[in-house]
Amino acid sequence: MTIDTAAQRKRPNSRALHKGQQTRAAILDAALAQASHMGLEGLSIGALADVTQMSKSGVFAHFGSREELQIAVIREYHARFEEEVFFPAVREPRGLPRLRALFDRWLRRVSEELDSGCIYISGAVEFDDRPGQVRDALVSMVQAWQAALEQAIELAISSQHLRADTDRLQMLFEVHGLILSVHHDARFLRLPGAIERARTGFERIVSHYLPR
Amino acid sequence: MTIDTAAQRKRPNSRALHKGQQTRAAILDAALAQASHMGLEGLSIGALADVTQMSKSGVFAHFGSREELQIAVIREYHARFEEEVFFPAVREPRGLPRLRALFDRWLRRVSEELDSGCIYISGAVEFDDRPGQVRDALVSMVQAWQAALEQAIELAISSQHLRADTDRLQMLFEVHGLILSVHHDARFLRLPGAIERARTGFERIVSHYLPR
DNA sequence: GTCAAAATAGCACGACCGTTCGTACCATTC
DNA sequence: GAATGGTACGAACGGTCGTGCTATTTTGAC
Repeated sequence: MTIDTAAQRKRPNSRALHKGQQTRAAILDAALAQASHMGLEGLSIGALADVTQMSKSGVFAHFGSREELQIAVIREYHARFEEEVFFPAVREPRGLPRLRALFDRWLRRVSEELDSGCIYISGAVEFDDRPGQVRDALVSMVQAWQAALEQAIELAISSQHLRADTDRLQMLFEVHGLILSVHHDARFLRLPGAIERARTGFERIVSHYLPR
Repeated sequence: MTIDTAAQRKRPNSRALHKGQQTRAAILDAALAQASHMGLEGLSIGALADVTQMSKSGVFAHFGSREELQIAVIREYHARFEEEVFFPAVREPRGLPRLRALFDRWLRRVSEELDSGCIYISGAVEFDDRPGQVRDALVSMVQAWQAALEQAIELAISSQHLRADTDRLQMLFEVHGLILSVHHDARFLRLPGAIERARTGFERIVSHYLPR
């Protein structure tokens, strides 16, 4: 993980945020909200201009192209995901506590923020068949997150919280399935109790890999 | 399950398929292919006209609106899903064999047909936030499928293939997660071995609910 | 072969899309 | 006060979209 988006935006010696970067951030904020509802393909510069009370060309100038805007949104989402899920969780002691924290925050992010669907999940479906830079950016972000999870599992194994013969990728696969299932049931079907089911499933998976 | 799409297309006493219904079927076929690639929102009457070598208005006339076209596609997908997944599986003996067959065919459908992504899954993401008739149709189809699965689990319980205290919805939730995870890993990340992992996960879930 | 009905084409519309371009405003610096 | 560079605007372009009309062609029953 850890990328360069939000930090070191431009000149290092310009202390305050220049005007342009302020509005860029505001646009990005609105874009993130829009993409959460309509998907990355639903991003529209015109609609963004309405929300931010700017002209279309004013919005456009900040990104240079729609594709760049989409990529900027992905990067921004990644930064926030790190901030809300990854960084707080890695402060937990390594091993099972950290793994639990990662899952718990991930679960919250996907389910509780009703107004904001997960861009990783919607993006994965939108761009599974559509090559291009947007897809590439999306893939690399998701891979980074999965690698982080895999490493957390690895640490839980080496800390002897999980069995030595634990299949890390298999465990990751199943846990990821729980998250996707929550997203599906809670957001699409509007079924209650999805979060609770995900927690139950997680505990069942963990218990399967617990040392004997 | 079981709906009215393909059967009883129009007048009951007109034996052969009229010309219009033939071309309607051809359009629907192309539409299904297009929706599998680009999603239901990616359906475009113009593009459909190109593929079928018709005029836009010619295509349009068969459905009356884009929304109706999308709904027709959903119904057609449902019919095929029934044909390829549900009906063959219910010929298996009730209980675990039937449940296994359902999962197996479902898994194949989602993963092996590389050219044709699952419209239920992509549709769920596209329309989780977008109210309307398309969403309603999609929800009711998915609910029908989930109800069928739930009933298969129920039968496995009453056949004493699974424990009496098996939480049907919990099992369904977890199994569904495996399918979604396959769709994600195989189609989006292009990871190998996803199908195998889904099978492994399924066996573990089943074994958890096996009678002692 | 005739004829009504069904099926399809042709054309135009208004709306929205991303994008380009010239220009005006407004700090800051010289 | 003049010059400069970042920022945003407004108008317009070419394109695609779904949709509504009106012809024209094709079909199928008699």
